[in-house]
Amino acid sequence: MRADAVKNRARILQAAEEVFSANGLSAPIDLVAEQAGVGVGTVYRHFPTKEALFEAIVLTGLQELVAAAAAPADGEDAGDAFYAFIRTFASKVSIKHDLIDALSAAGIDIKSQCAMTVEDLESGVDLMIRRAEAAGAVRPGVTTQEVIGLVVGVCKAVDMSSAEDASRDRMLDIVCDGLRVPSPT
Amino acid sequence: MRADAVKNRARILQAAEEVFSANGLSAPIDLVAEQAGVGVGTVYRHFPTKEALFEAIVLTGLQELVAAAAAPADGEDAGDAFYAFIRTFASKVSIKHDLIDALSAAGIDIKSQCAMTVEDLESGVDLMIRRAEAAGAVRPGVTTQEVIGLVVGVCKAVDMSSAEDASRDRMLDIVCDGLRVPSPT
DNA sequence: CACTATACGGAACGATCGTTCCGCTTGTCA
DNA sequence: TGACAAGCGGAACGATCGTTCCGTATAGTG
Repeated sequence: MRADAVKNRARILQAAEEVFSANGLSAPIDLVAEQAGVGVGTVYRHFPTKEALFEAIVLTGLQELVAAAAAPADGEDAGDAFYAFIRTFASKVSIKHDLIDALSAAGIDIKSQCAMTVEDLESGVDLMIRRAEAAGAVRPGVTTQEVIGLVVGVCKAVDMSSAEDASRDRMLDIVCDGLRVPSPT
Repeated sequence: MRADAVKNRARILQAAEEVFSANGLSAPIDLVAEQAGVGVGTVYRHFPTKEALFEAIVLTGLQELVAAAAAPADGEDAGDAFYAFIRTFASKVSIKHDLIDALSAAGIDIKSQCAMTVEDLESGVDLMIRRAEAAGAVRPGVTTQEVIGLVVGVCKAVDMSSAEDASRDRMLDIVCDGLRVPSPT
């Protein structure tokens, strides 16, 4: 692979991340090419389809989340780790707006590579939930899909109503408090 | 207005509701025309733009929600009324998928007529929250945007991950429990 | 320095979709 | 029933966007 090709690939990836975050996943490829300072043909040389480019971007975002889910490590209280992860999760999703759509559609049309990473994320989150559950910090019976759905839902709502981060944090407080208490039925 | 014109207008409205609910707001007008059994020109004769058609549909949905918010009426406990409304709200939003997008975008690009109805909805919800708050059934300081955001967020998450209604109900349980307790800070 | 495979740029193509236009059909009323 | 206005159907237009193609430029090599 030629030196300029390597450089261009990196610039395209970064440009795509910026453009998709700012304008959503439906932003035209031409915009990505312009932002990267290359021609459209060059974008398609590196990523044969728009979806491939999209996947490349989303994949790194997902991997960061997987790392965050696996990070809690040594000695930290299972409940604290879980609720801290929810905050990390939400802030990462809020920064990378394109992740919202990707996670919203989890299970529908995610492609090969992404599917594996989504599974990694789900199993990581599941482990955290089970530990927190065992520690009595989370109501019993909560599923991974519910937690991810709640966090993504809040982020999506904040994103689309152009509310501030403070509003998102208050919504997360409410969700977290709801997760803590046992169902009062 | 000619008799067949009246009939066609009604058929277009119903077809549009079905098509937009099934395929999202970005469904082509041609599909609406086909479903209604008329030509595209006829659709545009009745609704000069796609957005006008969209507004006509969404408006009725919003009005139903406003009615539901105003319904609690006599003697019912303020907290019960509020939490019952959340359920009603969510089920209406889930049935009319197009409402999700409309409510998600509340405050961004809603047009004249809709804006008024959205305001009606917000003030209705706000009243319920204040009453429930006074009755000690809701944590103090919750805003209307937060409540609407949480409910819409849950519906959106359920909608996009093609989860079942049971999942939505469990998420709503969590949210409602979170709204009930005072913030434990 | 010359030569070639690699990579680039961007015009052009085809598909999709909102919207317009006009010739034809059909209610309505005398 | 006849004639006119109101309404209809659907082909066609223009804009947008993903994708392809090919003539040109350039990095790497001897």
